[in-house]
Amino acid sequence: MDLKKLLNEEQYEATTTVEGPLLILAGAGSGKTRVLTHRIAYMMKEMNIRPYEILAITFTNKAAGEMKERVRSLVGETADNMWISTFHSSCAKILRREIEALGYKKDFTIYDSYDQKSLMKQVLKELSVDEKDLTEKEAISHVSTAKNTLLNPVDFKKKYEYHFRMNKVADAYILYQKKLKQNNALDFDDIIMKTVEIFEKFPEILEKYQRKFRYVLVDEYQDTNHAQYRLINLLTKDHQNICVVGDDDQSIYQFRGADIRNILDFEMDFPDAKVVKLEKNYRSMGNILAAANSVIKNNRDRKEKTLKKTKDEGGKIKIYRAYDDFEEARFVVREMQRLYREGRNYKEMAVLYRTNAQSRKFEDILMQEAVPYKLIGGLKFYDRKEIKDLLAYLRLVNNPFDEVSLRRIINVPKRKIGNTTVEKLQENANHQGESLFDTIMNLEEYSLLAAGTQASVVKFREMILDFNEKQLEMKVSELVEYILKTSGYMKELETSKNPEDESRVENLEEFLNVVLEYEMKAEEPSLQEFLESVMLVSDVDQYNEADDSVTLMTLHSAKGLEFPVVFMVGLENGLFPSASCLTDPNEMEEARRLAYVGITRAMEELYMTYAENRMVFGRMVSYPVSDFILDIPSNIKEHLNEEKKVHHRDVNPHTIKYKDKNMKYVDYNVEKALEDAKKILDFPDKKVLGQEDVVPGAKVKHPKFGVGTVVATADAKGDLKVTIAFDNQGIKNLMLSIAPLELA
DNA sequence: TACGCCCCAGTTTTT
DNA sequence: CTGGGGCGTA
Repeated sequence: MDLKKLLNEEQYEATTTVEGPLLILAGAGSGKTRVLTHRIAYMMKEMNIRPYEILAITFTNKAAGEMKERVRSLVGETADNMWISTFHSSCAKILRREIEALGYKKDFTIYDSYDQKSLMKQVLKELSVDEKDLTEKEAISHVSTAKNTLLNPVDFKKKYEYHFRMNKVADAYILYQKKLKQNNALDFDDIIMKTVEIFEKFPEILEKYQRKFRYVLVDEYQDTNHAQYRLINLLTKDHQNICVVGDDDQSIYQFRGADIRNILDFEMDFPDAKVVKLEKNYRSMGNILAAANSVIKNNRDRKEKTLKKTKDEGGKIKIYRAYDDFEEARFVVREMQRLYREGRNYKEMAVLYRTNAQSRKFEDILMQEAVPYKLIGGLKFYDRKEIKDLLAYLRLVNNPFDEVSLRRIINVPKRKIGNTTVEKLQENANHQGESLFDTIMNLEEYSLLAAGTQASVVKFREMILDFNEKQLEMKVSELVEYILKTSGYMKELETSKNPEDESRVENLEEFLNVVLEYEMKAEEPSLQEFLESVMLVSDVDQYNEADDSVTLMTLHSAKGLEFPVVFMVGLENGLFPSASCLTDPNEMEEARRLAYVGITRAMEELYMTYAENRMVFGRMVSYPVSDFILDIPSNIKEHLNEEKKVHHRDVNPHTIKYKDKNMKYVDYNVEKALEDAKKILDFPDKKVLGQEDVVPGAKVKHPKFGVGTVVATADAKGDLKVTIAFDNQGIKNLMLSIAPLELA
C-alpha cells in the first residue's frame, strides 16, 4: 500500500502520526474519513497494533458502520475486533459490564426523551411543583445540562443553595435520579456520565480500559460535550495516544451542550499535541466553496482558515424566490424532475431544511408527482405510538422495575385498570419504598382495591409473568408475536373502526421485520441487545443509498453526508436563521455554521430558495430573505427569477410582516423593538468592533475608561492588541476580542 | 372507568 | 394547523 500516492502531504502526515496527541483540523470535504480509515489500517499493518487496542468514536451509528466497512476493506475481517461506535454505544457496552459497581443491574433500560418526560412528570407531581413554576421540559433541560457538565445532584443542590428556583430544580434532579435508579434505568446523558463516574470512582476499572484502549480516535470532536471530553481525557491521559478530528466551523450542537472549547483548547490540554490542517476540499465545485467561505467568514469565534478548491468553479449558486412555501416545494420538485430527465438520478439530490415541520409540503408534492423520496427524521419509526407500546411490553419483560413502561401499557389495551387504580398502586409503592411492580406482585398483601379491579390487576400480572417465562425459551421475534396476540393488542387494532389503526398494524408488521433482520445479523441475539440497539439508533442511521430516491432531511441530519445536488430551502430571516438568532450573536454564529454545513454538502449544484409568504402555525407570515443568501457575493450567484426589491439589506432585513387575525398586514421590526427595549433597560449597545473598525485615529468608547483615540494596533495571535490614548485615563493596551469597545 | 370535547403550545436542531 | 393532555360527563 503506497500511502504517499493515495494521500496528499497533510493527509499523509495525519495518517502516519500514530503516537502522541494529534489534532486534525479537517475542513468540510477534506477527506477526513479517508485519513481516519487509512490511519487505522496503517496502525494495524505497519505498526502491529492489535485491533482490540483501538477505540474509534463517531457521531452516528451510520458513520461508525461506514468506517468499519471501509476499514474492513483495507484490513479484512480482523476489523471486527475493533470498537468503532458512538459515544453512547461504547459507553453502554462498558456499562453492561461494569455498572454493578454503582448499584445498578446489568439489564438496565435506556430511557429516551419521552420516557424522561414521563418520569420527570411523576417527579414534579410527587414534589407538588406547580406546572406554572417549573415545567418538566425546563427541569429536564437543566438536568441535562448538569449531566453534560458532570454536576451530580448533590453538588447541583449545593451550587444553587440560595437560588429559589434552581433549588426546586435541584430537588427534582435528586428525585429524578433516585427514580431512575429504582427503575434500573439510565437516560441518554447518564450513559456518558455514569461511565465517567465509574472511571473516577474505581481506578482499577479505569486502568483496565486504559490498558485495553491504547489508541483512541474521536471523530466530530467539535460536537463533544464536557462529559464526553472528560471520558476521553481519563482514557488517554496516561498514554496520550489520542487523535481527534474536528472542524470548529461545523460545530452545530452547542444547543445540546457541545463545548467548542474542547477543540479550541486541545493544544492547551495536550501541550505536545501535533496539529495538522486539512484545507483542501475534494468535494465541491469552486463557487460552492466560495459561497461557504463567504458565509462562515462573518463568524468571529473561529480558527481562521479557508477551504481551498481542487475543482473548477462550476455553475453559479441558484437562488429562487417563491411566492409561498407551497410554490417553493413545487419549484424544487419541478427542478428535480428536470434534472432527472437530463440524466441525474434521484438519489443524487437532497432537500435540506431547518425544521422538520417544513418537510410536509415537499412530501405532498413529491407524492403527487410520484417522485420517490426518503424522509429522514421527523416522527421516527420508533416514536410511533404502537411501536412505543410494543417496546414498552418488551422493556417491561426485560426489566420489570421499569415503571415508565409499566405505566404505559398497564391499561393498553383497555383492561379496566384506570388512572385512579394506578395512582393508588403507585402511592403504595412509594410509601413502602418498593417498586410499582413489587406492589403489584404483593398485591394480595395490601387491600388497596375493590375485588373486581384487583382481579384485573392480577390478570395483568399473570400475563407479564407469563411473558417473562416465555422470554427464556423464545426468540425475540417469537416473543413479539406472542405478546401482540396474547395481550389482545393486535386484536384491538384489527377490530377498530379507526382507519389509522390499519397502518398501525402494518407498522407492527414492519417492526417484526426489523426484529427478524436483527436476529439474522446478530451473533448472539438477545432481547436486551435488541432493545439497546433500538434505543440508540438515530434516523440518519437508517439512511442508505440503495434505491433511487431523493432525500429529505434537516440540515443537522445532513452532517457528514454529501450530495451532487443540494436544495437548501426556507432561507428566510426568522426561519433560517431563526428569529432568536437575530437577537443573540452566539445563536447567529451557530446558525451560520449550520448554513456552512449545508452549503458544503453540495458537490456540483446548489440551490437556495426562500418564500415570501409562509404558513406557520396556521397563519400566513412574511419573512425577509435570509442574510445567508445576501452574504454570498453576486458574481457567484444567479437569481432564477426576479429579486424582490424590498428584500434588500438597505431597506431593513429585520422587519417581519405577518397577518393578524383580521388578515391585515402588521410590521414587526426586530431591530426597532430591540432598540426600544434597550432604551428602557438602559443596556449599552454591544456592537462588536472588527479589526477594520479599529485603525489608528479612530475614536472609541470604553465603559470604564471613557472616550479615547486609537494610537496603534498590533497583531497578537489571531487577536488584535489595541493601544488607546484615553482622554482622562491615559494610554492603555487592550485586546480587541475582550475589551467592550464601541465606536465613539 | 371510558370517552369526547376543548384548549393550548409548538417549530429550532438529536444521541 | 395539529396532537396531546386536561377536564367534565355518562
